[in-house]
Amino acid sequence: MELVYLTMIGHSDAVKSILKSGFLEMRSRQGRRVRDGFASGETPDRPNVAASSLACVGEAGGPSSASGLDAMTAAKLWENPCWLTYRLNYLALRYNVPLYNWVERTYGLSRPEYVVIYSLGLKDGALARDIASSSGFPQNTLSRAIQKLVGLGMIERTADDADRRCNVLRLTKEGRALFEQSLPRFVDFEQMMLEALDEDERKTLSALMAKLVVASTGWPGRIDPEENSQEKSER
Amino acid sequence: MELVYLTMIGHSDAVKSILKSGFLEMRSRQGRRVRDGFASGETPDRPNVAASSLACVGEAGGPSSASGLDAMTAAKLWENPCWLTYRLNYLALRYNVPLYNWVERTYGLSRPEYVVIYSLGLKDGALARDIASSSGFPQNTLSRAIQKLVGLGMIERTADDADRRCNVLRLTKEGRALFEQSLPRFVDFEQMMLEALDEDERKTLSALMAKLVVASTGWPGRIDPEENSQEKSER
DNA sequence: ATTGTATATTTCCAAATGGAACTTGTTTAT
DNA sequence: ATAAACAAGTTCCATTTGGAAATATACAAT
Repeated sequence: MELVYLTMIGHSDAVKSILKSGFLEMRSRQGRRVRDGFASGETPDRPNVAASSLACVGEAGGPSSASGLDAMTAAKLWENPCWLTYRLNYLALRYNVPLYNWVERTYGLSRPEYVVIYSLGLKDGALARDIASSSGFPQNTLSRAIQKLVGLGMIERTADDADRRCNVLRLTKEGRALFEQSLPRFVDFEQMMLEALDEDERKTLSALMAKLVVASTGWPGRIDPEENSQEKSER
Repeated sequence: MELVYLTMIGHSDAVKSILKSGFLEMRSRQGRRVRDGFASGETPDRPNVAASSLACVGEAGGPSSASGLDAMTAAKLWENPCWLTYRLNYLALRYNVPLYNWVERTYGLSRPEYVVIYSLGLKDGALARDIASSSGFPQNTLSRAIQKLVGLGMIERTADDADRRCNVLRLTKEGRALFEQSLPRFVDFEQMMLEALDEDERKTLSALMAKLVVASTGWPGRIDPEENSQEKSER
């Protein structure tokens, strides 16, 4: 997935963690070789597409060459009719991989497990369903994660009297401590990512992404099997 | 994943597509209930963080309420100190899930398999390593995908005489046909996503994301095990 | 030349994944 | 009020995943 598995997508991520650990090895300190990991949401490419998308390709420091990116990654970033979605996935992965890898090493929690923790850190007393819909993980994966976290004493699960099907989830003191201890890593990393932009640019970016998110409620969650009657090898 | 899994989360993906299929069921036609899938790259949250990130929360139509998003997704989108990365993963997943699900149904190809196809569609004659580094999928996963695609006659793999370790990958005629037939779906979906923005906004968004991508070569691919000497339960 | 290190790819295998079926509980419709 | 439909959560199980070791080749250094 991830992902976001990037794919998210995810699905990345993903992407899924989709997209787990060691494939992104930028030894920034030893300063030697850099390998860029990436995952989940690939986007197809071809340098001949509607002007509106191509208008953007290659600009903005789109490093015509030498920039620490290998040729294929550079092509996907700068010569891609789907520039938006590849960049979304690329940036998501550059964030997801190091952080969830750190969570795994530091706390021994998998991605779905940590997602439960921070979802409750944000909104305590939610249901597994809420975490599923906001995270994209399937319910059975979350069910297992929740069982493990209950066993670890990080969360508690109590049946809702109003609707006995529902289990209300809450962080325990230990769970909240983990959340509050780990959160700064995530915030700091994002702030580091944003250092490339000034304050106005950050606000602009936030506003533009918010516009897309708001519009996303109108996007289909599924694409029709084969809506144009081209020859299809299926069926 | 998924996610990017959001993706994956992932799921994406989410998201690894991370983050595969049926959890995103927006019946936009039958017009009834909407469930938003998301995965892979979760980001922790807390409504008290450096001003620079909070400056953006809640603005831009950040739907103070009723907008088709459930409460937890809304909280993650609009009250999240890591607004950037959650939105990245969220948007990546809203793209990855329907499209890779469509690829699966239409061509019977998994995400890594399709990623090989379109990577070569973009840059033919590449190595498995190039696809790995630009996609984030581990090499063994791609190795299996490549084997299957060779068996299907979609790609051909020839040893490089200059360096016998390397296998140069190329699309066959069938592989290229699949690429060219499927590409418009990806392009069209991205264009639909961009309909929320006018031409200037698209260029601005592209430029801002490009800035982040360029800066990303300086981001660490791994976070130090425990750099602050807080009490740690590890070891 | 020869040993040691690095790289491209594949294989192995334990673990995670997720679709589908199942259980339990709630709502809707007749 | 009774049946059908729906929803939350769990369990089953075949498949996929990805870390690690293995293989084969290339390059570097003594």
